[in-house]
Amino acid sequence: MTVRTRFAPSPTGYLHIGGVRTALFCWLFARKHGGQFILRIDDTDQQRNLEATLAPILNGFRWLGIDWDEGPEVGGPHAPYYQSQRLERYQAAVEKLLASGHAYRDYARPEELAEERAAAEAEKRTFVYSRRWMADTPEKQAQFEAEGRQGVVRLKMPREGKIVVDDMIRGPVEFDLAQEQDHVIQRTDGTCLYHLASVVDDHEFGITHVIRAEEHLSNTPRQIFIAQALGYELPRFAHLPVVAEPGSKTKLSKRKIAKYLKNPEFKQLYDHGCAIARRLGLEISDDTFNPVVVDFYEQVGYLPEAIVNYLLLLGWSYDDKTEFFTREEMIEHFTLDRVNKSSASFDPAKLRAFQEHYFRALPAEQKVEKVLPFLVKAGLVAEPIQPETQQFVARVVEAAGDRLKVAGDILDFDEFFVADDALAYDEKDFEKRLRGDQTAVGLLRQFRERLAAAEPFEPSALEAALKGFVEEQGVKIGQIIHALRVATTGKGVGLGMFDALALLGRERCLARIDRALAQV
RNA sequence: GGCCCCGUCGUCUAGCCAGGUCUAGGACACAGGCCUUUCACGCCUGCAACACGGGUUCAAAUCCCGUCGGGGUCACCA
Repeated sequence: MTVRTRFAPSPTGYLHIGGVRTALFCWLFARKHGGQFILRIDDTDQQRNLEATLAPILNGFRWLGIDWDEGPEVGGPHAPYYQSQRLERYQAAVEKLLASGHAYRDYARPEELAEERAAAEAEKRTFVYSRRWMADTPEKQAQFEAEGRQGVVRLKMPREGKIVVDDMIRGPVEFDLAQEQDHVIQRTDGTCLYHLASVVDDHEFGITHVIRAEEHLSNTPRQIFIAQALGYELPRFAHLPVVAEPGSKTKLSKRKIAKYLKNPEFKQLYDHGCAIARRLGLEISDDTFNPVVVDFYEQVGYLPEAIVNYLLLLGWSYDDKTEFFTREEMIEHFTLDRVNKSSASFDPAKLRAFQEHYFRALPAEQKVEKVLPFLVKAGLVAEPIQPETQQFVARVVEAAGDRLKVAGDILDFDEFFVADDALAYDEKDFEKRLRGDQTAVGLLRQFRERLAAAEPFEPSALEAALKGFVEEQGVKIGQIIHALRVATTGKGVGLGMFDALALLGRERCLARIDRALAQV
């Protein structure tokens, strides 16, 4: 038997980080067993702009390297993979359920149902529909319709006995059928609902393992009922714990970002991203720019392998030590029995730690490739990229070293890409290191001449020049270097001073020093 | 509230099924220190958990029962 798993997003316009974790586990399981991973689009709830709402989701998976063997764009033997295009199959299943007595037409009005529900609640008993408006004969159906009622199709759930979900992560879970509702499977307008559609598709696609989040566990009995009523062989089920909010066990939600921002680590992740987005001129709204949504990381310049590795360890572990996995290793080692049962909180700081690890390990040329698009988008580098520019960027990247944690961090070093007369000074640093420090200004004035004569204009020679200079002057290096830094880079923090000077070159350093001195 | 799931450092987790090797291991975060022209990196040190209560046993984080706590779900959403 070939393992076939699926992930079934509804086209909502964004890819939730928790959804990715689920998809990743499905994908890993399929790859591990040499099976197929299928993407099915759950768009039974009429969607206006399918293309626009699906694109970010597919794009997110592509970016993360989670490829699908069947589904949108790639097609497959069971096409179509859009539920909105499979309606007649659901209809056939509904007819079959009706014919076999596993479902019935129901003509209750919403307010009548609400009344029953309220009555049950008042008596503190579990609500179970009375089936009062069940049309189990053609006469009744005609009568209800004559009353102007509109019918739906409901599942006729057994009212006694148990259904056991044999979950691969949780073991056997028992549900009492007396508690189950006669769920609607077809609406008044004839369209079908998720549970029915999902079961039919899973069967027709030959899904062997339904791996999904725990929020679906309590839906499973009714899906098993449908599957059995339709004579399907049951897939195996595995319910993953939910991905929770930072510092809480509540399910992570895109809409609660305001709340998460109270968490310092989440805020740091977000603010860092926003700073980059602003420099890129990106729109910052909770819909388009949100750490709960995968797009965020791509836009800011995270590495997909970092995100995937982080997510892998959210609810799964290999052993007590290993934390970095290549794609091949995760596929090799992944098993469902090492998935945790309890929910795992999204930890922004840990995610960043993975990112830093992977970005640090990236070869220099690849860092340059990652960084270039950001410089272009920020308008700091013009296209087409000239070889000299590429080389210069490579030097900046090298000098920046571990200061670059995500690709977008290159924009922190914009001073190397702006014209000398356009260099912006950090207000506070300029005040503290230049305007407020006459000694430093005097030293800087003198050192300018050394710089004019320094040869070669390279880090080690420059360092020797400065060291020699401070020794002659009988001052400490700290008394001038900050002023030099602010004058040449506009900032109080940055690369190693001598790397920065060398990068700028003699002409630009002198021009910048002159400009700064003129403004003191 | 009913039903279902879960409960080891702040967080992710190892250990639990097959009780002793656990004075509970690792990672992230945090604190202190070192390095240092800034920032970052790096290095060293430290802080910190078996939810609680009963059993069973020579022995329990591990097995059993109960309590408490947290979460999921209860749609003509998916």
